[in-house]
Amino acid sequence: MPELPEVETVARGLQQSVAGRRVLSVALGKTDFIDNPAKIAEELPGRRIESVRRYGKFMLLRLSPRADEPPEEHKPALLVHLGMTGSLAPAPASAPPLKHTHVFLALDDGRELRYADPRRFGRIAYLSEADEFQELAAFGADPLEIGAEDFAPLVRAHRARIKALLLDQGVLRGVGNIYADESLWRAKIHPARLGSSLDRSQAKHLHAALQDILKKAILLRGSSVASFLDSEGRRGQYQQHHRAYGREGKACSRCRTRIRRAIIAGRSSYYCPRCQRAPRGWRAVRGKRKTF
DNA sequence: CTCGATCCCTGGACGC
DNA sequence: TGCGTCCAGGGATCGA
Repeated sequence: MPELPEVETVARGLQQSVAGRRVLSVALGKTDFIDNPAKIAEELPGRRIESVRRYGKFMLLRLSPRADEPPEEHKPALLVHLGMTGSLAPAPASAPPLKHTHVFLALDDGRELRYADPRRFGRIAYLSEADEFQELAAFGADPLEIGAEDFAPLVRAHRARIKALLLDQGVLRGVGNIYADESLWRAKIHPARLGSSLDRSQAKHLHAALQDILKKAILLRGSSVASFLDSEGRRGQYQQHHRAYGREGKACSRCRTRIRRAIIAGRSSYYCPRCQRAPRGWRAVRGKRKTF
């Protein structure tokens, strides 16, 4: 499940492997996850992919102006969200595509940039500069860029559960379920705590934990749970460092208490019931399934 | 403002 | 071997 570190890994890989290439043609399969498929097919051919950058859990492929457009004014972008199961990677045009490949961008070097997504929870959109400005404005701070001095007041300003805040892309862009749980475990904060209930020191700890964990995960090319592979088809390694996520019933590596799972903010949340003290009055709605 | 519920979608795990 | 069911969860949406 691609979150910030996984998307960063893919974006860096594509920056190396496809930046500078020109798109020759577009072929589409199922398009129900594409904003305006006809526009993609019409606008992309002839444009060069100038760069590939991450924005939250999105990738932005910066596109060159076409020959008939004024060079300075027109810098559109292809927005790509991998959803839960998306992958974006180049392949030789002759290679058999993965199942569920729905977008083929023929490149000027004989390869294709292909988007595959079995569940089609992803999203692809062609954005003019104005569209892009509007789209991106809806998102919160990048968790790696925000400083502790801004992070603490930000989370303390909301009454929502801290887990919900971390997952809210309008507050912070790029954090998903895995890294939210891992950060909360590291900072010893229960996921059901309200943001406004954290004191400055706890908020500061959470900020440090979040940044450390995201940076380490990027170094290890993300977490491969389910089927995440980067743009070179490699698995990430950070899943080997998970302390909470996916570890229901296993010993907390700090205190040996069994990690618990509960549904918080609508998501499976893993935490240590001893290290991460539940807020007063909170009663775990235990996740069903497997007693383990 | 914040919440939970529901939907989207397919593959994989699991129980029988 | 197969079949049904549950579950994964990012995001949109809707009603409470």
